[in-house]
Amino acid sequence: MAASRPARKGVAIDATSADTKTRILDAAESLFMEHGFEATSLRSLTTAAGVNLAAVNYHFGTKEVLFQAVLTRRLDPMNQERIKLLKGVEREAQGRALSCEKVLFAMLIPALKIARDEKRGGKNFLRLLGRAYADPAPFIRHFLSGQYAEMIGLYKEAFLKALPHLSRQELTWRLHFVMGALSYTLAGTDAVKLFAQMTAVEKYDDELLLQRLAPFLVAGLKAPALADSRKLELVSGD
Amino acid sequence: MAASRPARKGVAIDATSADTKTRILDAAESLFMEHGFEATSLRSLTTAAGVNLAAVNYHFGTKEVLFQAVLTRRLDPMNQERIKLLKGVEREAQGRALSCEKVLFAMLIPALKIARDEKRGGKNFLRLLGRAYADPAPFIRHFLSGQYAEMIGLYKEAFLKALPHLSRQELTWRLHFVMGALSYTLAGTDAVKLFAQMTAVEKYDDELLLQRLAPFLVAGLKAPALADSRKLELVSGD
DNA sequence: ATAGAATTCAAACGAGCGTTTGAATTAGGC
DNA sequence: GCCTAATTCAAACGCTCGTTTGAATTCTAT
Repeated sequence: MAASRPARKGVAIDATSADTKTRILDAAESLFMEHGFEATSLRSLTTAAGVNLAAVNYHFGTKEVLFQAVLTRRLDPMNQERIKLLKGVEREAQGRALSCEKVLFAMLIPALKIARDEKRGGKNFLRLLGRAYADPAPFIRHFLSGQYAEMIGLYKEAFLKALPHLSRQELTWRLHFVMGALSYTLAGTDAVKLFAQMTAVEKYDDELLLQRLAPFLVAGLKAPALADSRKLELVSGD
Repeated sequence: MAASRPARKGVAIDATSADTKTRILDAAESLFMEHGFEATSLRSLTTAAGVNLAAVNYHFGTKEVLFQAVLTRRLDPMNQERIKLLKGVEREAQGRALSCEKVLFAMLIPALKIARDEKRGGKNFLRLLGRAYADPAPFIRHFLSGQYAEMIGLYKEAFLKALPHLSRQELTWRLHFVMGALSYTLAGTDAVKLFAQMTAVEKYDDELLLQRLAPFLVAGLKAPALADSRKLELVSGD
């Protein structure tokens, strides 16, 4: 069991090791995104980062902790900004009902800002995040739940007020769909060509992407609730 | 290099080995779903299936081929049924414009039927499929592209006619969002509690799930197209 | 300058992986 | 009943994995 984050005597913070740690985090962000968690070996990772193999265990303890650190570095500020933005919009409305668009945009804007800012991970990080959403590993799922709990709670309340025709249960499902479309879309790389010719026609552009996604999601959220008595007849015969 | 699918003399087809192959496929479907491709070892898989370790390589050649076989077994019939259903709806319309709902339901119904039918993989398979959509492994992405090419092409044309206000490009994006919400939702297990209290309130029910998803997707698909000249102002300042 | 802590490094550890092998076993056509 | 091909099996191969170790090195406070 190595000391997982040894602190210097009394110095600022990690003058020399900061470089090593950052190099590891950067390489990890890129490789985890490209190959996933299991398929990325610490040997290829440390080679790409230009550090010694043992550096990961020295600075982070285990590979799993490293993965969480990669996510935390970007995700925590992003979710904090989402919360701040939502509170700003709510203050601005002064009790009046918020529009669904306003709430949704408060959620999307921090993601968009990250996509634009290479220094904060850029598209790479968002794609990694999209992958993480769908990863079956329990430690990833637990971690994400924790990271999102506060933000999701606040947004659920806000959407509930903006979409009074939806029950709490209906809204929960719709937010699930929203996160699905968002994460799947963010996870897409140029290699994803299930729907061909797209990448040929227009360059992959995360800003344009979110601008196309937003109207789709707003319309979906605003759709009338499914009345329990009049269920959709999906299957005629069996 | 083992013979990857040796045929008996002239006998029906794989009288004895069919059992072994099926047991492997069933165990693989369940384990790949639960842990993902990389994290599932052939040793745990063959133990769960009650067959010898070497049986996978004997019957399938490699682990990757086994994974593809797991998907093909269910996916190929499902997509064939989707195509059949779409053609039926189109014949029924006799040239009249199809509604967006009709096209979407033709796409969802075969998935719903599988979810209901444990003998065809049931919910397990759909969740595995949802995971596979988000897997970064190139051999999985290539395989899925191939499996979906024909079906996606036909549905894109159908949606294009049902949604004349959308350009081909816009539609491509929206189908992307649809697949995202669908696969993410299908991949969800009870362990997924990003949005808590859901599983507590209502039992996980794939039929109800698709009935909630459909209105959301229909509304999203029907949403007005984004006019290029009047882009959404997502970010005010930077 | 020096003591002591923090960090880097090369090397190794034990475990688990996918796959291969060759003998033992089973089943079907004659 | 025998021959042959298909299948099962236990064992091993070679490799890569995440992690640990202990010595060498670098840095910093005194």
